[in-house]
Amino acid sequence: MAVDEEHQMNLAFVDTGGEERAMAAADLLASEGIHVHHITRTRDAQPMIEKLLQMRSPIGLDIETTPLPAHVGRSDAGLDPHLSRIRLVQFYGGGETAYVVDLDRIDLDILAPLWTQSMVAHNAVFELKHLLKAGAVPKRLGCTMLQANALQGGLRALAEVASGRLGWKMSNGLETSDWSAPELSPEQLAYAALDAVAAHRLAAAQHEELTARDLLRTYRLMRDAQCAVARLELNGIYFDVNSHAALAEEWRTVAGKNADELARMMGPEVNPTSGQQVGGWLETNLDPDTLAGWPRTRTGQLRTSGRVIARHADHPLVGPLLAHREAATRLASFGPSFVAHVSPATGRIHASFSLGAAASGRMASYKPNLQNAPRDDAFRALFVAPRGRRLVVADYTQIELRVAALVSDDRAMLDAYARGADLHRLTASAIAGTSPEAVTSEQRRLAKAVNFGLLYGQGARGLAAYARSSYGVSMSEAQAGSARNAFFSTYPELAAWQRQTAQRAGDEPLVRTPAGRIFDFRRTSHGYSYTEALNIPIQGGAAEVLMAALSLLDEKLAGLDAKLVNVIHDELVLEVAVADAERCRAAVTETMSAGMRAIFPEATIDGLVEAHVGRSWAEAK
DNA sequence: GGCAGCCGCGCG
DNA sequence: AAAGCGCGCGGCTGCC
Repeated sequence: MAVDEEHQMNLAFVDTGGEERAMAAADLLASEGIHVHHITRTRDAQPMIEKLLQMRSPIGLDIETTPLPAHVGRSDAGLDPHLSRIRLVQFYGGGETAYVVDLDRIDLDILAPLWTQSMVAHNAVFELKHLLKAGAVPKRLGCTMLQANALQGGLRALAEVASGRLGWKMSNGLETSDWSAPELSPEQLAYAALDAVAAHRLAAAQHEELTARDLLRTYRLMRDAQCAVARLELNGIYFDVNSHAALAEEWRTVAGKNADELARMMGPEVNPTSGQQVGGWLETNLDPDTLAGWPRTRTGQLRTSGRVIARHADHPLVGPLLAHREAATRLASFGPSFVAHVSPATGRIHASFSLGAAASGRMASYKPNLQNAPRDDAFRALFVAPRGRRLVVADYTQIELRVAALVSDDRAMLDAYARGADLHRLTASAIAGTSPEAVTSEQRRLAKAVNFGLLYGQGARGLAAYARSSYGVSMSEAQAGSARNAFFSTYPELAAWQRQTAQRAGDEPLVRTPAGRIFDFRRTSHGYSYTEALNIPIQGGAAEVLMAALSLLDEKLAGLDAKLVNVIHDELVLEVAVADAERCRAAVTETMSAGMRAIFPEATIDGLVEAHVGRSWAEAK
């Protein structure tokens, strides 16, 4: 569909090919022997419904939307169910007729009998959102974009997938045409119908390959999470705009003050937000000895990251530079541009969440990204529950370490979780050679770095650097090496799994996640990577656990006044009526545990999920 | 003015 | 032999 297509282009990794070679939709339909039936009278809808109810294969579905009058000028309004309405609903279930239902003339409710039928759309979360908003509840909706994602990675536009699999050269020239026009042109109707036909055809072809390559489970995990994602995006998250303005003003003040200070020290011509210019200034003003050891970027300029700069705490430039950097970053990423995402229709932030966005199968969030909100309480407190409501924040504890324990079947790790022991403490005691009880908090902090780093193939040098920069723990390379040895002799099955995974991925250049997602190194620009081979199955397994939980969420929340408002990889945030808060906390905990068990039936559930109730994201953490 | 690559940085 | 991973998004820069 039109607006939908535009949306996908933001996500598509590869362009869809030359427009000049595209075929008109009507010609493509004609060559397939399909004609378009434009349904404009209720008495014509009934026979259509009866025909479609007889279809055995999934019905291809698509919609066209148009901005509501109040939001016509707003770009992308047609993508947003709160700012637009559905004009057309297209169906194709096989045979010679594709149906285009005109909602200017037909009530959507008339289509109600269809929504129990198996259907498929491309980027179906889009259709789902609009239909749910309009009061229709499709019960069995598949997605050809997610099928393609399971098969080949990426989130590709319909035209690209259809080009690759059907050899169709679909045009997207009408995507921006006026879908509110009283009389739609035959070209518009053909264009609209074609996407439903393409979805229908693609679904069958891709289903076959998913089965052949044992990827059905991977696809179905995403498919079954679609409903939760659609509701998550529709719900949006409440955001305290007034307090945000005050916080942004503080950032502005700090950034300005430090910019002045820097101008005095470096000269007003040096832009402190330009790495090139700051690097150039350092190059001419630092002594040669300091410069000799200073790290450089790939392009040869001095590295000016906070990490590197912070090493020279004695230099007068460092304080103002870091302070400016922090305030300026906050302001740029989480200031006016962030609050601009508050919807004029709902007063809430409706970010987008893409299933299958990361190579591991993790979700990603954008416009805005709600998965990288600063952890400052001052910022997270802006995500506050409206009056009479609370937030429930629930997260998996150490999910990736648990997944690593399960996929490698590591005795010591699994025993630790079964006993409810603290794995960071256990690692710390192994490194320090003391009893777990004797571990200091400093040693435990270091062990955390060791656990996460070594899990993904970090070497001694990397570990030493990581411990210093991220945990403030100073460690020589030799010490890092012995920490490594202690780690792997404590967790020998994990070590064996790493060797085995690396070796197998060397032989056949792919790895698979616990639920079967394939990551093929031949599809990357860089080819085989040891660290990726170790990371993808673990990160992917954790993502699969979360998706399994999402697919169960709706039914577990039944009867509660609760809604999902954010998902951050291993954490769910829900907004709930005060009276239901405790029940919601219990339901979410149970749902997330069930998600874990869906992927790892043998997993220990004790201590797996932590959930808190509070007035804001900061308070409920 | 739009676009892509680079760097830096926020999160898990 | 050695190798932490995954994202989105901002500003700067060079290019068209």
